[in-house]
Amino acid sequence: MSLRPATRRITLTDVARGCGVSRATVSLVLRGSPLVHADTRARVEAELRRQGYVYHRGAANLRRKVSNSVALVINDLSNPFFAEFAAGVDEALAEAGYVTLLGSTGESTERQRAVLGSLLEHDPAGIILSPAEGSDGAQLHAQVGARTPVLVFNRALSGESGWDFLALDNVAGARLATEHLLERGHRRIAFVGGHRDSSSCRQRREGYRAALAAAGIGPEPQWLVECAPTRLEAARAVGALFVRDPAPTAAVCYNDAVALGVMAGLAQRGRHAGVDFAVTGFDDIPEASVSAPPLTTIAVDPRMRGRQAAELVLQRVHGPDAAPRHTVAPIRLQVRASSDTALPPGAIA
Amino acid sequence: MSLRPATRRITLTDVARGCGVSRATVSLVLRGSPLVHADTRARVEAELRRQGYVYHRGAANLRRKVSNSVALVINDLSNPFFAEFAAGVDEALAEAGYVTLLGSTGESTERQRAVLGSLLEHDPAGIILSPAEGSDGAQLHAQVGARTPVLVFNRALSGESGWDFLALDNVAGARLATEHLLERGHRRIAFVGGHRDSSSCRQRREGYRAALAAAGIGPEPQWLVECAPTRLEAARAVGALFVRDPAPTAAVCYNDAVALGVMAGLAQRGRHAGVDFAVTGFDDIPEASVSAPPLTTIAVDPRMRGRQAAELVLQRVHGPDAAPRHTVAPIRLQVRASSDTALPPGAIA
DNA sequence: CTGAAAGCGCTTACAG
DNA sequence: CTGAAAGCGCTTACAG
Repeated sequence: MSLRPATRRITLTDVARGCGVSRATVSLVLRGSPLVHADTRARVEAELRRQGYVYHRGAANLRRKVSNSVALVINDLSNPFFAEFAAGVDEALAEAGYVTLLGSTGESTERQRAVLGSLLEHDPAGIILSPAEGSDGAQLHAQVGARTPVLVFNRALSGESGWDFLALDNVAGARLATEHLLERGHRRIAFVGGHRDSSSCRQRREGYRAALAAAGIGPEPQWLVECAPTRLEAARAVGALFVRDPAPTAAVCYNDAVALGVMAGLAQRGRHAGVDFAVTGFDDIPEASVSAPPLTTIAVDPRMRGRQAAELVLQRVHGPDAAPRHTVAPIRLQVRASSDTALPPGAIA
Repeated sequence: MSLRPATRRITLTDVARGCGVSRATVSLVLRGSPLVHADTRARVEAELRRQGYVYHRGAANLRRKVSNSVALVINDLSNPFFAEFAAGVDEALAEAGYVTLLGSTGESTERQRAVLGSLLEHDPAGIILSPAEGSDGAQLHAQVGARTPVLVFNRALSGESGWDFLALDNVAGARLATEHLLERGHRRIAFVGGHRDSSSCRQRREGYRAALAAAGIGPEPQWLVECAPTRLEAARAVGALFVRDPAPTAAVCYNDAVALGVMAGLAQRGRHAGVDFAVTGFDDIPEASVSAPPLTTIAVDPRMRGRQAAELVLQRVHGPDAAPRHTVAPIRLQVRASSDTALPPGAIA
């Protein structure tokens, strides 16, 4: 807690006294009321500047029983995807006159609980929650209560929370990526990365399977490779693709980190994405456009998702109560060199 | 502003009434005072839980004239370096019982002004400011005033602000990188990237010159290549290194983005970093460890810098007034393959 | 058009 | 050990 009373804060009372009006009048000037005479207004405004008055929004909010903050709880700020998302949220909230209370949880449900508790004490008008892995919807709902609207982003909560949800279209994204590889002539396509029990992994696998099924292909068990969604784990997992002949000629990856790891793992085996193996990612992180080779991926535009999340939660803040809404954000395929293949047609089929 | 009064907020008064004590007693229980009888405490705590009471820290802070928030103003949250920094700040602030008010400026001094104004109204105990390019120290100081301690991070403000400053050790970093190349046998070493008038570029060039000077080398003018600190511009600038014979055999780059661009530019000319040319970067962005080849660079550990920034600003918040402090964060050389060279000794000397 | 008064949710001397 | 009262900085009916 701040001590440092050093120099006393300038308040409405100081300003009122300084130009011989009541606090009420100064307050009306601050809030731009048309009730105040132009001359009075000018005098007050001069005095506000002269004394260097700073509005105390906390006090005003307390009196008015409103809040102009929104809590943003992020599972992994060091992931560029969520950092961009946070930037978009903050941008849109600022435009709407709200301030962002940040909390990062580092994927720990314990820290999430602590962070939420602390942020709730600051009376946020709403909460944007990108949940830590393994978050329990019922527990979170009990903690937050019914007074504060929550928008869940990206990851479905286990159990029921009754909150709005902004999801990426995981199914459509993985389907697009798989269809793209099928169009390039690939028939043996792996799906690499993610944890089977995470909702986003399940959905992406579902899109992958759907695209294969539409092409009359049933995936071989060894085409489904599970691993943590990190570069390092993915690079290690590449070996699993080549244990049996015929091996896959392409891989749909859970996300860009996995795809980059897969490309590195391929290189260690003398293979090259975009040349003798095709790879796609998911997210379109900044790095995807400049990797070697550049990565074909599913672009989700995290900054726009952030803006969208801000708008959705503010609608709830201002709007009427209604049934929870499930919004699916658009995605698009970004084609780059990693899915090029220079194999002779025979080699692929 | 939030409307949505829906369900009334539970206050101290409700809890006090609910268990037949005064508000003062409930307040004492909340703050863990030893004055309250154990039985009373138990009764009050049960009632707090029963009613689902949520502490209103804003009201408490108003009354106590303290603040438990710190404003974090970031120039570019979509840069992983700053995102990591923000994560570190938030982590350390949360541990210290503070909440982070986030503002991102997107490198716009106008937005920075607006963002700061809005955050100041929330009475932050301190401010951590990673300034937008071209920020004017005097203007910022006038806006913030003397009541709120500010820690400036990463980029010196033009003019004088009288604020604490946490800087990366640019001079030492560039010196380390240059010495590393000298040890590898290189004598003709370029410095690529950055704008001459930016303070960080000046400092990095200074470290580069110092290392060369200590080895008895005066850099040729054409070894100093200026360009925007982006991958694309750096790739374009590579040609300038080879206009005259003998050309440099190595380059110290302004940052990792430049270094990655230089490596791409070299590849376009049939040269290869780590094989027939040595390259170093600065920052150790996540990509540096997985580029082809992996990049030798100066690691600055942005998350630790964030923690450090949080500690510095909290010291100011709690501590006595004192002269502004200039802290230089440690850096370290991270050696990877991009600075390997397989040239025969003759080719280098 | 302006001012006196009450009150937002909390804390903290001060009595008892 | 507990309660009544004042006050943090603001806003908003309500009189005038």
